[in-house]
Amino acid sequence: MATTALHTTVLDTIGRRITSGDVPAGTSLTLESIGTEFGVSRTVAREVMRLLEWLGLVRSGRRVGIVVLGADEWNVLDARVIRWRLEGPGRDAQLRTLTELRHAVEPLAAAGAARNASDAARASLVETATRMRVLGEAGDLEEFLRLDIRMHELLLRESGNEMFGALAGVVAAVLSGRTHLGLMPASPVPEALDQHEAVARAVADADPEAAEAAMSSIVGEVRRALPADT
Amino acid sequence: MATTALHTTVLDTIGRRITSGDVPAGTSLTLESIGTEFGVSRTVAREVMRLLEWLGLVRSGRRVGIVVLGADEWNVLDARVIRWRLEGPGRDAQLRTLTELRHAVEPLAAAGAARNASDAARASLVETATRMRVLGEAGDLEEFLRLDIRMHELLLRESGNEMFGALAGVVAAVLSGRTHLGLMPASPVPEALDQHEAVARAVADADPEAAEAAMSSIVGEVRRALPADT
DNA sequence: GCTTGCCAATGGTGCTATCAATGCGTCATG
DNA sequence: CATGACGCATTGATAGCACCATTGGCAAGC
Repeated sequence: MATTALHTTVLDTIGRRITSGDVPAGTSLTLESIGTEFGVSRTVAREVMRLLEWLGLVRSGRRVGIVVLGADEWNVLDARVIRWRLEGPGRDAQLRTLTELRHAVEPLAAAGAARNASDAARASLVETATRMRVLGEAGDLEEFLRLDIRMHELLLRESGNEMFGALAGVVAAVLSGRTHLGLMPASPVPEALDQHEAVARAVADADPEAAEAAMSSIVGEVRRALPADT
Repeated sequence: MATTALHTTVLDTIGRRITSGDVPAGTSLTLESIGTEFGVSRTVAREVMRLLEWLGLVRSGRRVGIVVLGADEWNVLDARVIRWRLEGPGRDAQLRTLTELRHAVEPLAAAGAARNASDAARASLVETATRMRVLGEAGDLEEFLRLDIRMHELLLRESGNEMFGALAGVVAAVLSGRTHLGLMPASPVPEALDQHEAVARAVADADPEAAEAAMSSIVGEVRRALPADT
């Protein structure tokens, strides 16, 4: 975002290569090769490597070059890494682990929102849920997704816990990945719409238990709908 | 870690300044000023700024310089940011939100570990729990902390979900912060020791429900022991 | 007085050149 | 065959340059 287009291009390309397994762990690169391949100076290549190093994808050392690290060293909670991995192979496993994370976090966040959300947020949640029903029944998946993301993000950010709020990007990536990878039914199941409305109502009524239960049921359903978790 | 000492020094100093509120949002810096203050070249200052930008602490723009961002833009889940904030004012609020996150994640992770942990890990958990009792009753807080971290880290990493594993650093930072900030009793309460043993046993017995319940009770107790959450 | 548009100062962006530091491979030597 | 010293490749760090987007002020016109 804030970083320039130049950096992001190189970063995304190399990041995708590594996370996809295209460039396996142990491979070693040099600043020179990156520079020539992308037509950038060593300065830019170096800064990109710094970022990748920070993301745990590579380690750089003198004389050794830049060596690619294994998946267990990656900063898997990073939104960029998640996006890359959702685009590559292994996206099913990725969706499973992320959904499990949602299962842990979102119910508590919903309960928090029921306690702490601003009046404006509560109203916005109710409105979003009703519009979701309309669009869902109309089968407008793209717009539905936008609202879905908005709703979950609102709940996380208004939960009163910034740590939950910080996961909004992750949840957005998952939701977006789910529809864009064709894992959504042509039109959302009625139960999901009911539950979203239930969450919104519970938050509006300042009823933490009901909000937690409804959200838990939403994520639980998503989890069951995923490919079998071997 | 992997980044050099030079970078880390500058990064830590500026990071602490910003997260502590010492340098308020809206302040603008220049590469020049940072370079001269720390006696580093503009290149290094630039790379540090790239990192800080990525962490959401600053945004850099042409002509504008580098402007400090507000707390709502920070990457609060980042281990570095967490460490900085635990050292500064507002550590109580920080501990509260982090504990709530633990409350969401750790019980599920324990259940996962009961399903997926390797035999070696199960054995190691049981051994760690028993040694924790010994050291806890002896009042060796420092060594107790080491084992405590080890146990929680094992559970998270063996949960079968790398997302939980990625939070091990966060949990370690919290545990470490809790004892080093003097929020621990001189010797751990017996209930905590019991519950840790209960988790270890449940994982060893491959009993997810028991593991989840015991872990939930551990974190729940920690939560109650915190300063009132206004 | 207020708006519109232009201009110059500012400070990050990206490049090149250069030297220092440092590990890895190699080769000579015992 | 083992061991140690040397050379070389490659990152780390600095300096200085050209470039240009942004901003704030200034001036002209309505």
